[in-house]
Amino acid sequence: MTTTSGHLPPSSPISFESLPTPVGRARLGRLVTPHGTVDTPQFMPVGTQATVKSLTPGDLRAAGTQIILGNTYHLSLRPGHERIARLGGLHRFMGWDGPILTDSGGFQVFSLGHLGRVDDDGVTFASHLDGSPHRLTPELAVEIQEALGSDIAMALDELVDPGRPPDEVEAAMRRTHAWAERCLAARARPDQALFGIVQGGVDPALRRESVAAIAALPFDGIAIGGLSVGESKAEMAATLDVVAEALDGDGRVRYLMGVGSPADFFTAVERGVDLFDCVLPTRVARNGQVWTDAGRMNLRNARFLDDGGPIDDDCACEACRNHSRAYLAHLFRADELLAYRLASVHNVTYTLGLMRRIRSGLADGTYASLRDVVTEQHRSNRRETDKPPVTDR
RNA sequence: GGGUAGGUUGAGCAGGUGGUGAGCUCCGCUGACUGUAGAUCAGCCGUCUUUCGACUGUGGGGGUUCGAUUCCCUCCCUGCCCA
Repeated sequence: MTTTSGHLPPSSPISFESLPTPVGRARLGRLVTPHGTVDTPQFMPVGTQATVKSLTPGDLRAAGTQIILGNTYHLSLRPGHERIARLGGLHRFMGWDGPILTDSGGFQVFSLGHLGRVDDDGVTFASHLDGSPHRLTPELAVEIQEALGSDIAMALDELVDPGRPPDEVEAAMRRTHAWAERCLAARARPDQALFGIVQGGVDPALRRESVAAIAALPFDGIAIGGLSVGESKAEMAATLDVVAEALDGDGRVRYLMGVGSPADFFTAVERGVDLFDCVLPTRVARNGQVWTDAGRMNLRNARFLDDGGPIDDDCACEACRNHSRAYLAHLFRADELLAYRLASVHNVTYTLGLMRRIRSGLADGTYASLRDVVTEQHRSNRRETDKPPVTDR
């Protein structure tokens, strides 16, 4: 059995082994963390505030969840990472004993940009809760994540819209590199892994430079950031090609942050991505949209009011086993809380089931047909050209 | 029976004391959502029209007037008070 492991720091609290497959750069792997093992490619449901919205840890287990994501920024503001530490850490606090990866707050630099100010030392935010000022630096991001006790922490990074002027994209990338080194220097917990994040927008030269800088550091894993933030599908694929090529021979686990949609999984898996996280499955579920191999459907649409069938005939989740589309359509119209939970149960089950089918497809050669069926039905309703570049922040 | 307050586009309202009433919130219809300030947001929501725009609509009927949602008469309906 050939593995591509290596490059991991000798004292890494995680281990990762992977096998190449016949499909592009896709690989099958196994990530072992202090709280459990993760089969890759794998998807992490997002639980920003110590909860995957509307789902219990039991729901997550039933859906096949192996690892979830929590958030430094939100949890440090409320309830506070010191409090979570006093209460036994994030796993115990939220009742999830499986692996947890925490995001560093870097994305909030981007999404809450107008509430904050970035300088070389760190970020100053106005809290979205009460407007009070808060400071986040690479050292603080590590300190907070160590207090939370996640299995995997993320380095603090800065991402900008790829449509910004090149000098801004480059400046954010250089800041990310400097912060990466400071995060590594600030680590104090040997039982927590730390991933570095590659930036550089959609510029191939900057991406290569960023991969070189981040991959040279003793991180336990490599994340690809700054994508799925407004660039086209073609730009995302091309950028993933550049990153994969530059990472060739690096055996560490690779995590594409903020992706995605069913179609995007295939694009990224074929380019060597092992881990994903995204709010999409749970967010669209709360807004009435559920996914199946036949595509997307909005259960708020009138045509489902008399539809007595399940969301998905092929799904064994609680929603599909026990309830009809008509029932869900009713619950959404009546603003009943169960609608959010059942739709989320289904979408997480579908997404994790899709990842499982991707893994088995890679193993038994049926990957291509799976990709063709799913991507055909899950093409974005929006044409590429409909999405204008974001120019303000 | 007497008095009083009302009757506005599916619902609930706003407005309008003689000079072009389509404004709001629900409901309804559709779309969006990618490291979660999101159980959110956007568009549409009288008729015709792709749009521009045109037309209709203030309980019914009648009257005054160049012109009535507004003033007058009458009828109908609803709430409340008194008999």
